[in-house]
Amino acid sequence: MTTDNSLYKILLVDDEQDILDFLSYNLKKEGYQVYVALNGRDAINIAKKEIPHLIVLDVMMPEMDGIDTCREIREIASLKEVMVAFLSARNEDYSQIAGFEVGADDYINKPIKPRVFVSRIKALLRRYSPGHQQASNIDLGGIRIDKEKHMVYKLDQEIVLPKKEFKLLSLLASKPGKVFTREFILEQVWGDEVVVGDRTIDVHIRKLREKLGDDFIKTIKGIGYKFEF
Amino acid sequence: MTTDNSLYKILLVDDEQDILDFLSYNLKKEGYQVYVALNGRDAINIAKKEIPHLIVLDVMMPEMDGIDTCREIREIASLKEVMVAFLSARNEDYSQIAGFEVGADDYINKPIKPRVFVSRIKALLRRYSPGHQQASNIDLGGIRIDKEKHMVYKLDQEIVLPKKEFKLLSLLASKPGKVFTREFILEQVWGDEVVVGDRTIDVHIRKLREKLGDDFIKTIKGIGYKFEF
DNA sequence: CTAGTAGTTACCAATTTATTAATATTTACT
DNA sequence: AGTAAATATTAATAAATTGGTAACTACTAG
Repeated sequence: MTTDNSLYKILLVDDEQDILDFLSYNLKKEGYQVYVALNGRDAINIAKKEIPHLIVLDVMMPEMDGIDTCREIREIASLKEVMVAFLSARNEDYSQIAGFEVGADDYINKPIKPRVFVSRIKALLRRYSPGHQQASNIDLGGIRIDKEKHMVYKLDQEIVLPKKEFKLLSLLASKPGKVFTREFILEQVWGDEVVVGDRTIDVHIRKLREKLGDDFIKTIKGIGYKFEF
Repeated sequence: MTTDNSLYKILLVDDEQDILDFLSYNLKKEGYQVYVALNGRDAINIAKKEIPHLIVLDVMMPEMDGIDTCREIREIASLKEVMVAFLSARNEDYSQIAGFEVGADDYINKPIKPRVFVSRIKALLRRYSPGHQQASNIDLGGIRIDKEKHMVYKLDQEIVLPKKEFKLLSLLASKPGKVFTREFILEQVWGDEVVVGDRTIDVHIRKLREKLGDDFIKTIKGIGYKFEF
């Protein structure tokens, strides 16, 4: 085994104890840390406490269904980044659409075959594992960005950047010279969900310029920003 | 429906059948011709045969990932002009670093919302329609226009142009020799909504001539202007 | 010549971005 | 869990740039 599955926490949510036992058994066999909940309410409480890497939600549950549960999960800040996969009976087209609408990362159909289920879970969690992605660092005129270490170096001097600033710089530096529109920046760095004002970008740009020097990020008025060296 | 979506072929590539089904369903509902592939190898074969207008590639795929697939696609002559959009999971920050380098046209984040996804696809394909706007650069006698970098070069000398001037120059240079009527210029550069006086064009032309030299833009009295070298 | 069209200049208005400080939110730590 | 520190966002204002117009001049075709 190349990756240590015990690093990952998975929360299973289904109103049928049998299903929970079955899925839980298969995942534990692979070494994952498994939590279970019989309803949405419990699920949310456990999730808030454990911050699992992945939550597997049955769509069809009494009282609070999977969709509602997911919606609520997405509103909890600490769970924004958690992956959610839905379980549903085959071909419930509608629920599928509603599921993605609410921010689902995957959709698994019942009946579940253990082999398929486990490999799907693996695929989802692979997105977390840092080793999988080749450490694509950027190295340009005096500035080096090490994505894996989440570090920026300017002439051997280490610069620590907060999350958003790092993300913004990474984006701009991903194609030096290319002008990124404000719209595109918002979408890529902040995401569709969050709506932030236009000045927010400016302030972050300013902070970057403060730390890197004024010459790296250029403003193209009316269009956006670009990284240059 | 104003445009006939059935004119467009879209190839979807993802290793997860459910995602394919889901995306496919939503695009077909809009009338597009949809092809799907479960891996990069198949994708390339289908692409070679069908020459789709747009290829949507999941970044994270076993064996051959989206980046590699795109790189290979870009090396096939008949697929050089095809648009490529990447799909990436929430947490894979900036595989973009590699994505733009291999020539991505867009970058769509998972989780996917159908509404957003479809409108994004539409926006991408819209770029195709008007004469298939040659991606970015125009290169002519001593003047080079790089749309992506929003830059103009005259004999290696960089010239920075404001938005409107850049737009105007781009238009004129898009077909050297062709005379653009004032009416047409207004429509393209300023849009239907805004009404501006007649002198406005002149002033902008003047500013361009000031920066580029007087020899590039010629006046055709009573008609309009043309770019020549 | 002369009427219509384009060029020029200077100036003002509108738009866009920068900056700073205040506020909110998240994170880290005890 | 509670709190301090760090980070993110907004708001308000300043600064800079850009866009547009007016008024005038210069051309050019008939």
